[in-house]
Amino acid sequence: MSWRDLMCGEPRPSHVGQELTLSGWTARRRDHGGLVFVDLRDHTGTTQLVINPERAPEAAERAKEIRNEFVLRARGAIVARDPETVNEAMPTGEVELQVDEVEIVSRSTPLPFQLDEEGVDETLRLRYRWLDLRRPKLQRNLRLRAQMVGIIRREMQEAGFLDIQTPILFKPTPEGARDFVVPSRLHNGRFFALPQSPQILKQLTMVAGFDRYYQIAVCFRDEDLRADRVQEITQLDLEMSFPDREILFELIERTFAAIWRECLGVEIETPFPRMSYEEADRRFGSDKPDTRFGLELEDATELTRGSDLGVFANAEAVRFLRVPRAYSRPELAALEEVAKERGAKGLAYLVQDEQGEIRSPIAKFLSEDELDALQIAPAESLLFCADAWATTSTVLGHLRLHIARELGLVDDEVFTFLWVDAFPLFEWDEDEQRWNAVHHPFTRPTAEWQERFDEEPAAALAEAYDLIVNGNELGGGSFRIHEPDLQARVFDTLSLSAEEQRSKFGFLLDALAMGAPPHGGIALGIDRTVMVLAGEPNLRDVIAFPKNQAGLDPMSGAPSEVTAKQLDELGIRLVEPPTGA
RNA sequence: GGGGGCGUAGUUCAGUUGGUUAGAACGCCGGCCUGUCACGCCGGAGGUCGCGGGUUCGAGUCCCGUCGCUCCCGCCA
Repeated sequence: MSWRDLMCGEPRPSHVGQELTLSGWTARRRDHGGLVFVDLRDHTGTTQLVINPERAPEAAERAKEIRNEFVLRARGAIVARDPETVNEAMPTGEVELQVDEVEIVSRSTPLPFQLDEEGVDETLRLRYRWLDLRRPKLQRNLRLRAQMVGIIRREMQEAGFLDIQTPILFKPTPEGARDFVVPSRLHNGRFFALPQSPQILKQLTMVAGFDRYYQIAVCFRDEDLRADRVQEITQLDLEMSFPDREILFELIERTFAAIWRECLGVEIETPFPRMSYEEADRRFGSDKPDTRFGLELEDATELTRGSDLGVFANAEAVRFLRVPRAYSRPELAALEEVAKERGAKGLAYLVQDEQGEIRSPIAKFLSEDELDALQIAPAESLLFCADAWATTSTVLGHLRLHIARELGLVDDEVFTFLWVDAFPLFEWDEDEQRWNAVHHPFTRPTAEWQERFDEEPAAALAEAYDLIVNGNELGGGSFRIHEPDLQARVFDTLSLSAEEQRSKFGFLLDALAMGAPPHGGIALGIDRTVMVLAGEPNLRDVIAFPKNQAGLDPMSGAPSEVTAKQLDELGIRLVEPPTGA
């Protein structure tokens, strides 16, 4: 008999009478002593097998041995169920396979956890990932991911983008994230790094005349992990020569519209709205605002400039959230905790209850005019943060998200995409006492800043943009510097010495000096996008074989020790014996 | 590097004020059962209460330390 004539999710009344074979995993066995029922599962679904000892005595004998997750091959006839035994909860519930022969193809030891069990410890799940991945949710997530990558490749190809693979072993870049470092046997004492991004290489494909490049690229960053952050990420990396923002944005919008349409059956509106960094920060206290709801930040800095309340009068910024709810004192205390986690010194409030009564520790410091200007309504709370502007953004931006979730203002069925642009070019690094690139050092200043960005680094704007959906940053990009002298000036501003520029980026400067076309592009996180697409809060649940939060693989035990011989060949001596092995 | 939470059977959890032999469900093993679909019924096995120390007549429970996992802050050009 063949392995399978139908998938387990496929049998329907139209198949009744057909003799065929199904293969799959045992989701459940119900042994009635005589009759035995087996739910046979593959990724398409489940079909009930009925094994009747009168019809198939040999199969019935064998069926006693069947346990969960045994792999079976069953042959028989698809039959209609009696009306009273139809299972309406199953797509295949009107029929079943009346078994003539059953073969136990593979057995399973007792399972470390049941597949239908919720809340199983993640380490255990990762250790037995091959089992965990059989769960319908993870099957769906990874299939969604593959479907999405397929759509991306199709759209890229149709738009004339060329898939070019760039090396995994490349040059360490001490700026930015920590590198994963790879020793070299042929060149002891020298090291490769795994790429944090193919950024420079893709720019070189532009200099090489490839015009439109893309790659589904794996990128590595040796930083601490989070629920939404892993050390090896996959991104759609693309670049175009003679770039045009409208063409680029339109391509990305078309691609994402296709993904949402084909994967979720959801029509998303294009073009996506655009917003400057300044506006996003001012209205939402974030450079990746969730625009599914309002609850925007308001500014009372000028209003309270002459206030009797010192912290208000003297703060660089006084901003507040207007929440349509008269918060109680314990609720306000809880919100203050949230604010303090993000660096607020406290959370001042002004609450007006349903009767119009004002409750506030600061009201007595405010004049009638000041109170009137705030226009507080009944059953409303104003939550204030008075601090440096950046702190008020962080605090109120996070408080806004917290409150929106609490009050149920967030609609999970809605997807609001957004371009944020006009980012600052540089940011001041307090620790290092120098300027850092906000995006990366190859980002070009906007046209109006090209002449004088180095005179006023704090104010200079970048030709950069991020793609946001529902408050998640899917990725970002920029138009790059293609002029060697402009690139050198940016490096100068970043306090890179001439020698460092040469040793680290000499090859890039050389390339830019040999006929580099204007170019720009974008990098978008594949893992992040699947997360949003699948409504999945944990990045590890959209990755087939992820590491845990400590960056270890509970399944294989990686990273692991290497032999003394390997170390010897690499010219490496350990300072201390390995820990935790 | 820092903070929060968790750690009891294979799994998910309960475990009172510190008090007899640490329980339940699922899973596992054995038996019964011909229309179940989370099948049902009867019986059974299974525990270094993460680890170490302390307090106590007595510790799963209280204290100290430590390890692991997880969430967050830092970090992530």
